[in-house]
Amino acid sequence: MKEKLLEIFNRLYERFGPQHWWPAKTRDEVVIGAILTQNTAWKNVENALDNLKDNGLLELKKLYKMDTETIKELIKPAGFFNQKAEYLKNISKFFVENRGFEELSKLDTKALRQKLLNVKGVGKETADSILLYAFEKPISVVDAYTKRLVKRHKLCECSNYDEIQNLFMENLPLDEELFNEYHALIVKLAKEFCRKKPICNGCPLEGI
DNA sequence: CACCAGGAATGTA
DNA sequence: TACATTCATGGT
Repeated sequence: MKEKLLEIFNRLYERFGPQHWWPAKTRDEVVIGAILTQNTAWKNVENALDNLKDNGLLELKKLYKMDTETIKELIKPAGFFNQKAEYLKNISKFFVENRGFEELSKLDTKALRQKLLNVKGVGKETADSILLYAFEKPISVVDAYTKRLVKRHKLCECSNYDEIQNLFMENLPLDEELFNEYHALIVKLAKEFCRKKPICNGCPLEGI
């Protein structure tokens, strides 16, 4: 299995090259984007992020102080704006009350993950995305594409989040850069190929 | 027109 | 524990 997961990674990396995720300048932007992209096309998230940036709100501290109604209007392009505005308030409050990234980085990954999960609006995938791309912790992010990949290539019988995450983390070196690229490459693969059919013309994973 | 996109919370059995 | 429903905009 170790060889299999590495072969998949190598093929994706050879085809697409490094993805340099997360597509954001600041860690605040990673966190905000992680909330906004929940079940939403990234293009729509970009529009919402631009709106926030134009109003100087692409910072957790600023969002913490801004009224929810204003946030709703600005993030509308990302959909689910009623709940996402509330979630952004929750996560920004969390970072302000915990003195930001520096202090939170002192916690071990497991404890930090649990604290993130306690924030209403942060589920497992969002928490792990923040841990990997904002805190640079070596952790596997499992999204719908990852589940589909595992199922199609029969990497294991499982379908729930924890089992698939363990599959990757127990069979790969715990390297932050590896998990960073692996998740980004799976998303890249999904966008380029295999959205509807298991086998697509030119798919880099043919034969695996 | 239907369907989906870098999910999570809530309710039901 | 395992599903079903709800949330909402914008592209295909």
